[in-house]
Parts: sequence; structure tokens; C-alpha cells
Amino acid sequence: MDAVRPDMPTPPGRKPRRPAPARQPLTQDLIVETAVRVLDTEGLDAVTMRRVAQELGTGPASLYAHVSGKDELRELMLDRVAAEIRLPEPDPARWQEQLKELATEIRRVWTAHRDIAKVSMGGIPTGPHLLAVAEVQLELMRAGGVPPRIAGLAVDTLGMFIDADAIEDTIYTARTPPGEDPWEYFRGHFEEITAYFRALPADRFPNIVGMVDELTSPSGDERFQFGLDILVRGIASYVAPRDGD
Amino acid sequence: MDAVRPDMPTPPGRKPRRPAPARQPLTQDLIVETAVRVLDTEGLDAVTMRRVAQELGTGPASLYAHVSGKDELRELMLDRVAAEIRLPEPDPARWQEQLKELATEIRRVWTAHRDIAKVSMGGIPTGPHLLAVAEVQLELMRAGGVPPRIAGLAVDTLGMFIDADAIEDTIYTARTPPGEDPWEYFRGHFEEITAYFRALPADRFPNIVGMVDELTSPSGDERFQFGLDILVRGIASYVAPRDGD
DNA sequence: ACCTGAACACCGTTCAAGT
DNA sequence: ACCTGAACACCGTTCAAGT
Repeated sequence: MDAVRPDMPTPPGRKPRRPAPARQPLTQDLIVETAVRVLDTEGLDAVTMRRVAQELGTGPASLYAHVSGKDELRELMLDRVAAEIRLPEPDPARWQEQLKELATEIRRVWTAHRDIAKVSMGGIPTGPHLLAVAEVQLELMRAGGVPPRIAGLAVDTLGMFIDADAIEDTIYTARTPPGEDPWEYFRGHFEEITAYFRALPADRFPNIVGMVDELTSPSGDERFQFGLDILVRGIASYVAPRDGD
Repeated sequence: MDAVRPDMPTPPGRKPRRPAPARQPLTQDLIVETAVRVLDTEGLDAVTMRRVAQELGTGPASLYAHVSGKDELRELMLDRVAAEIRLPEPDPARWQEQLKELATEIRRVWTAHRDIAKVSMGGIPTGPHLLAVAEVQLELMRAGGVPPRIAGLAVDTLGMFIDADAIEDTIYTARTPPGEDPWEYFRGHFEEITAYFRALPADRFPNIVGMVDELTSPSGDERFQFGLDILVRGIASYVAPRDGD
């Protein structure tokens, strides 16, 4: 942005020593941004220290000046992605709907970034954006009259549910081999599983065989809303010793 | 078992060419058994094709005659572990309790085998023992009058919840560095997190700072029973249009 | 202070060659 | 049929050396 004047043509015979270095100086932000780009295009497994370094035109050792290691990089990626979660303005009258909307929003952001939910699953949130999400969840529940102990447990339980569902969701879509139509591939996988269940011995697995359609309906959204509904109703049931019902 | 006579002493000067091969012939069962032993002692990350092969006194290439690759090996490990889950004799009158007991039993078995739940999370159950567990869950709910569609969704949701909780649980215990007392290590980690939360800016995170104790209570069992209770009550609410209440 | 090359101790999987 | 050595194309992290 300082020495480069892209509006001027390169004078003849003036070749850069190395083919277009143009490298920005390494920063933590730049590393995390690059890592998220690799995540989005190729999935979490492709985000290796070496791959990120390569993308930045350097070697893996260079990253260690800005990031303590792979684990920290993954944590930083998660919090960067969490910044995309749109938080609601709490409206105490609508706390249950808002809690469900927020959960749906988190799931939307997670699934928009491949299998990033694997990083969230089973890690204590420490990044500022992740903490802001938890803060709003607590605020919604406290304003709705949920007792502190229950609200604390519920943040954990909701988080586990959202992460697990996002991971489950990406199993199908993310494992598509490159070059294949994701939906076509999914269809194939799906038929295979249905056929497998249908071929099971009916005497040992009468319920599974008899409920193949109910078990393999691929609607991830329906499963998510089902679980979310149950959880939020359950949380709400702790609001008062007995209200009007 | 055929050419070896262990009751006879080795004649003098008769040394085995290689130091005590004594190797059983490689079978899928032996490989899976060995892999689970490595899992139990060192965790899932330590279960590599090379490590399992080494444990069997051979090279990694030898395993590929009995197992298609690492993914299949992990699936086989999961189903072998699932064989330890004790299944109840369905008693329709107690279906809700039995469903909760079964979920608790699954969690017990998962956490007894380190982070095996990571394999379960987001994989469709196909092994015979895993299918037997799903079959009983469906049987319990169907006998309790849960509609098929709800029972199908509930098996998924319950499974996600159990896996997520088991993974969360092993975060603390399984990451203990070798040679350190797990509880001491956990204590330290825990104090660190509490201190971090307490030091957060109270104006941006009033609920988190104000609820540190509720948020960091380490009781995994309480969280599990809380979520389980909510889920099973939610499932039960679909039993009839309106019963006696 | 920041960056790097080279090295260390690992990975999963394939394949031609052996028995 | 089963097993193997060697190789291929990767890993995360460290460390002495450079600028």
C-alpha cells in the first residue's frame, strides 16, 4: 500500500527478483485470516501449519513467532468466525424465541465454515466474540427469570447441542470428494444407508427395519428445531416454582 | 498353538532367530483389540496405524490386509466398545427411567474408553452392537407411546447429547500430561479458568463475571442429568394429544 | 525482533516383492 | 493368501543461524 503504484506500467527490463513477493508482513491477524480461508475452501483437516505458511509464501517455522502452535491457531480461527454471529437486542417478553433464534444463528455461522464446530466442541470459550455470545445467552435467560444455576448449565447444554448438530450436518456435505456434485454425492450415500438398514435382519432389529423412513429422513433442520424446542421448553420450565401454566 | 511346546525347555544353543516372535497370526479381531488397548492407555490420538502395528510386532502395511484403513479401524473400535453397554429388558411402565438409565450407561462406557466418543460423534451407526443400542432405544420409546417420527428424531438427538457430553467430560481428564496427577492437574486448569473469567471486564460481560461460580462448577454429572431430564421430558410430551396430566 | 533452513520424530497409504 | 520393506507425500515443533 506504500511503495506499490499499480496504475503505472512496469518499465521494460525491470523484473522483480523473485516472482511477485508482494508479501504483507506476517501478523497474527493475517495468519488467522489465511487459515480461515483454507478452512472455508478445503475443511479443517487441510488447515495445517505448513499449509497456512505455504499460502503466505513462507515456511512453517515463521508462524511460531505469532501463534504458540496449532491449538491456539484453531482457537483464534473459531473466535474470528464467531465474530460473524449477529447478536439480538434482548427483549425479555420474547426471551424463548430469541434464545432459539440465536441458537439457529450460531448454527448458521458454524455450518457456513465447514467443520469449524469441531473446534468449539469440548473447548471452554475464551475468545472475546465467543464470550459475547455466552453473555447474551445468559442475559436472555436471566431476563426471562431462569435461575442462575439453571442458566449456567443451560449455556453448556445449548452449546453442546448446537456444536453436535453442526458437526452432524457437515458430515454429509463436507465429505464430498472434490469435483463431485455435493447433492448427487449425498443422494448416493443416503440411498446406500437406507438400503443397508432395510437389509438388516428384521428379527433382531424390528424397530430399525420398521422405521427406516423415520430414521433416515435427511432433514437436518427439522432435527435441529426438534431438539432446540425441547431444550428451551425444558429451560423455561424452571422459571417459577409454579406459575399460571 | 501347533509347533510350540512351552512345557519343554529349550535345548542348549537353540536360540530363536529373532527374539521371541511368539506372534499370533494377524486377524481383524486382534488388530481391533490391540487398538482399543492403545486407546485406553494413551487416548485416541495415539491410535495410529503405525503404533498398532508396532504393538503387534509388525509394520503398518500388514494391517491393510484385515482393515481397509484408519477410518474403518476406528469404526470397528467403537463397535467393540459398544459391546460393553448393558441393555435393559424393556418395561413399558418405566420407559422414561429406562431411557435415562440407558443414556447414563452409554456415557459410562464411552468415558471408560477415553475419547472414543469422538468416533461416535457424527457417524451413522452401522456396527451390530451400536445398532442393538439404537434398537432398544426405539423399543423403549415405541412401547411408551412415542410417535415413530418423534422417536426417530429423538434417537439422533439423544445420541448427539450423550456423545457431546462424553467428549466434554474427557477434555479435562484425558489431557493430563503423563506423569502428573490428573486431579491435581485438573484443579490447576480449573483455577486458571475461574481466574480468567473473574478478571473479565464487568461492563462488557456482567452476567459471566457475576455468575462465575455457576458457570465453572465442574460437576459433569449434574450437567448430564440436567440435559437428560429436559430431553426425556420433552420426548414424553409428545406421547399423547393430551392425556391425564 | 523477526524470520528462516534444516532437522527431528512422526503420520496414512501404496506397491512391488517375497513366502 | 498373507505379509513385508521401502518409498511417497505429508505432519507439528524446535533450534541454531541469519538479517
